[in-house]
Amino acid sequence: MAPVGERLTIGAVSRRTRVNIETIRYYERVGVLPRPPRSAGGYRLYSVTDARRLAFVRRARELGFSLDGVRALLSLADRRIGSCSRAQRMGQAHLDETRRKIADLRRMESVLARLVADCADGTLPACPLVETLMHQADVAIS
Amino acid sequence: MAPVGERLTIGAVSRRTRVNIETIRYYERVGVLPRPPRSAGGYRLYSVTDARRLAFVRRARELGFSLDGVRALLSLADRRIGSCSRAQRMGQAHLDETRRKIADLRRMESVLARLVADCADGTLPACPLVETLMHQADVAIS
DNA sequence: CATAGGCTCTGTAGCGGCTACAGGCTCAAG
DNA sequence: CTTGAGCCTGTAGCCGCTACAGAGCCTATG
Repeated sequence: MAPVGERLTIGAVSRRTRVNIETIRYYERVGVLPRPPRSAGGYRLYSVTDARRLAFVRRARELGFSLDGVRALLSLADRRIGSCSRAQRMGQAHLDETRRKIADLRRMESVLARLVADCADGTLPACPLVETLMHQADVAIS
Repeated sequence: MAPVGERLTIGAVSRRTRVNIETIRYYERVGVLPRPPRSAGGYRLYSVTDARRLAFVRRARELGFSLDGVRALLSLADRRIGSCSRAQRMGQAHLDETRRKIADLRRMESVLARLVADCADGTLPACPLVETLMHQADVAIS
């Protein structure tokens, strides 16, 4: 059985969560993680709960939430009551944003694919990619 | 007929290209655009060619090329000889990168969509979005 | 007990790609 | 000549890290 109140150094937390040590300290600086207690020599000492919180942050970041979004989600997770509909709204907004990004990238993709294919064709007098960028009207987003 | 050697202020170029004035000056600072000649009072005076170059930059940026990529494309466009296969390689690499980003975003999208839908369901005891972030194994990219 | 060397500490600066000032100068219209 | 729009430089900020430098801590070995 694990000892009660197990304390982890920042390196141990980093290995557990696969979050860079520098990033962990950065999260503390910008208020995403609380300041942990310190050893006599000044080392940060994390609890397993802290490590879980960091894993939460990592997963939210992997889903593309901004650090502001992560902060908001964390505070919802803390005062758990009534949090679900708010979390849902945040998730939906982020989902919409993600879909917009996908749509933008797809427009870029199709233009690029055409240009590259035209280049590969090799029968045109000038480079289609360069020519398009030189002379064509707006080509993608906005 | 337009006068030979027409000179445009930075504001005129900005309106033509829909590139922010500050951004134009930034591009000059980082070597994406050449330093234009100046009026007696120190105003930048651009040629129509300069404006076209800037439009080129804008379109390449809209396609997602980095400023380094833009610099490379510009130099290919300048010494036009033999540029096409190089431009094509750059375009292909960027296309690959764009497709990777799309794939990443799609993974995020599907996870998010599921979480949000579970929230909307409303029959689960705890908030599925929060619970997933709290406890689940890795969820998306990397 | 000393030392090596791995870990951690703080603070600062850099990345990309802008954007936003402040505080001053120029230029064209009336 | 005055007004006011436009332009100038230089600096600092945004996000989310990442990468140092130069110091101190902690433990395993000889």
